[in-house]
Amino acid sequence: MALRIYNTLTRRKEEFVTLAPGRVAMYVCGPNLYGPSHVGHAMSYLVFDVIRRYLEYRGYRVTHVQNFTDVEDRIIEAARGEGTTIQALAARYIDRFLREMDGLGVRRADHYPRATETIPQMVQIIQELERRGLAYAVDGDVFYRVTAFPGYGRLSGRSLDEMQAGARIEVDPRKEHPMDFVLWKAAKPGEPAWHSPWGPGRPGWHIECSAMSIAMLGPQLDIHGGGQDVVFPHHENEIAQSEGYTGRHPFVRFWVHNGLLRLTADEEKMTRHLGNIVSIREALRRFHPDTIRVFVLSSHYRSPTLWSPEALEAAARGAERLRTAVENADDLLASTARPAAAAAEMARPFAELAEAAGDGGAAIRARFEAAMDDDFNAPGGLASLFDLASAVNRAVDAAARRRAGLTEEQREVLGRGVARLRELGAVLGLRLVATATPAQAAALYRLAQELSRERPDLFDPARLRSVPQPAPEPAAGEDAGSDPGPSADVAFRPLVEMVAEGRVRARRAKDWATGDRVRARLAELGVLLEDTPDGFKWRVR
RNA sequence: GGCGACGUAGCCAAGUGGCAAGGCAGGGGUCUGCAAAACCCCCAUUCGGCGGUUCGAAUCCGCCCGUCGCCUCCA
Repeated sequence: MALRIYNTLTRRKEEFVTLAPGRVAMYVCGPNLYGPSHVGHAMSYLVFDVIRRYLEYRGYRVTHVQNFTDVEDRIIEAARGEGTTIQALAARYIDRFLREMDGLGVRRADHYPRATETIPQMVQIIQELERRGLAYAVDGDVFYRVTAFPGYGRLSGRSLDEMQAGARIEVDPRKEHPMDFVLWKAAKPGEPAWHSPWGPGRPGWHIECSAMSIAMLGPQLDIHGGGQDVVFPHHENEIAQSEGYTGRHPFVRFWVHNGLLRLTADEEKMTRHLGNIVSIREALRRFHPDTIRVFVLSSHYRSPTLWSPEALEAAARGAERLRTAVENADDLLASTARPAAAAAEMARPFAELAEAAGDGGAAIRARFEAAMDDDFNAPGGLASLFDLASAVNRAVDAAARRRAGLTEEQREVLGRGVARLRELGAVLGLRLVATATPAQAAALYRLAQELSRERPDLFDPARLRSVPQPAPEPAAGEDAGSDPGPSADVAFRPLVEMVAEGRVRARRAKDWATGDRVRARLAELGVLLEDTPDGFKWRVR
C-alpha cells in the first residue's frame, strides 16, 4: 500500500511521491530563540520526528533541516532586557533546545541553519525579487508586493480581498497593499544590523526560511512542516518568496501542519507570549520521555490536543504497559532455571504470538504500516503495538502459570515478538526502557541512608558508601540545572538493589511489616518492587 | 465579521457508506503472606441535536447547537 499524506495546500490526502526517487527533502520550522521552548513546540518536533522515522523505516533517505531563528524583534528585546547580545542569547537557547530534544528522543536534524548565517542568501533573494517587480524598497525597508504574485493566499485558502476586509491592525501607509509584508527592515539605532543594498538593516521573519531551505535543500522541497499557526502568514509568504525567486512551482510538494496544544480547556493554544506554557524542561522533569511521546501519539497529529494531567497519567500507564511487556519477556528469555515444557496450554498463545510477530497479512507489522501509511495515523499504529504487547504478555503468562521454561521454538517466537515490539516502538521513537529522573535518584539515596541508619543489620551502610552519590536534585525554578534529561541510571540501580536486598532479608525472617513498609516507601518514589517465585523484580514508573 | 477544522463510553482517542480499534479509569475472577505486574471476563444497540439521501450512515447532504484554529508575533 502506498503512503498517503494530507496536504494543507490541497486539503486532501495525496499519495506521497517524492521529487527524487527514494529521497525526501524535509524542512521543519524551528524555534525562535528568544526564550525556553514549551511542550507545544515539543509536540511539533515529536510529530516530525516520527514522520521522519517512519519515512526512513519505509526506505526513504531523508534530509531533515530545521532552522533556528536567531534574529528577530523578540530576541533583540530579550537580549536587551538581559543586557546581553542576541548571539549569546541564541547560543544559550540553542544549547538548551538541543539537550531538550535529546531528552525527548527527537533525532537530530541533518542541518540546523541559522538566520544570521544566511544573510547573504536572503539579500540575494530580495534583490532578485525586487528585480522581478515582486518587491519594492521604501526608506531602507523592503516589502513584498503580494498583488504581483498570482497564487497568494492559496495555502491558507483566502483571497486578498477577504484579508483586506478582515485586517485588524494599523497598516503601514508606505505599503502599496495592506497585506504586503516586510522582507528587510532598516535598522533602528542600537539594533543589530547587516550591510545591504538598502542600507544597514536586518531580515524580516519570513525570508529566512526561504533562504535557508533553498540553500540547504534546493528550490523545491518534498515536505515542509510546522504548526498550524504558521500556515498564515509565514508559510504563505514563504511560497510567495521562494517561487517568486526561483520561478519553480511548487516550492513544496507536501505542506504538513500539526494541530496545536492547549494547556486547559478554557484557554487558547499554549504560546509563550500568553505565558500559559509548560516548558519542555519541566515536562522532562516530571515525565518519562516515552510518556510524553505516547501522549502526543495518542491523538492524530492534525488534531488540537489538550495537555491535561489525566491524559498524561493515562499516557504514563500506557507507556508503562509497553515497557513492562518488554521487561517481563526479557526476564523470561534470560532465565534458564526452569525445565522447558511444551504444555498444551502454551501452544495457543505462542501460536498467536508467532502470527502477530510474523510478516503475514494478520501480523502487527501489516496493521502498523496500514495505519501509518494513512497520513501517519500514529494512534492506530500505537494501538497495534498494544495488541502485540498483549500477545507477548499472554505467552509469558502461559509459561508463568505452568512454571515452565521455554522450548527452543517458544524461545524463538517470544524473542521475535519482543524484537518486533522494540522495532516498531522505535519507529515511533519509543525507548521502552525505564529511566529514573535525577529527583528520583536523589530521593532514593536519602531513603537508603535512612534505612541503613535505622536497620544496619538489613541495609548495609558499607555498601551504601560504595555507591556513588547521585547529583543533587536541581532546584525548582526554570533555569536551575543544566541537564533536563533523565540521567540518573548509573547511581540508581545499585541503590535499588541495596534496598531491595535488605528487604529480602526482612521477608526471609517473616518480618512482613518492614518488607511492606520498604515497598511502600519505594513506591512513593516511583520504584515498584514485585515479588515473584524467582525473587524480586523492580521497575521505575 | 470572514475563512477553516472539529464534536465518538467516566476520561483520552481511532474509525469517513455495511453490524463501534486501542489506552486510562472502574467492576468481577486467577495468581500472591499481603501487594504489584500479567492473564481471563464485564464496561457505547450507539457516535452533539433535528431532518434528508440510501437496501444500509458515526461515516454523504441540509439546518441548528457547541468547541477550537487562522485572519496580528506564534510550533
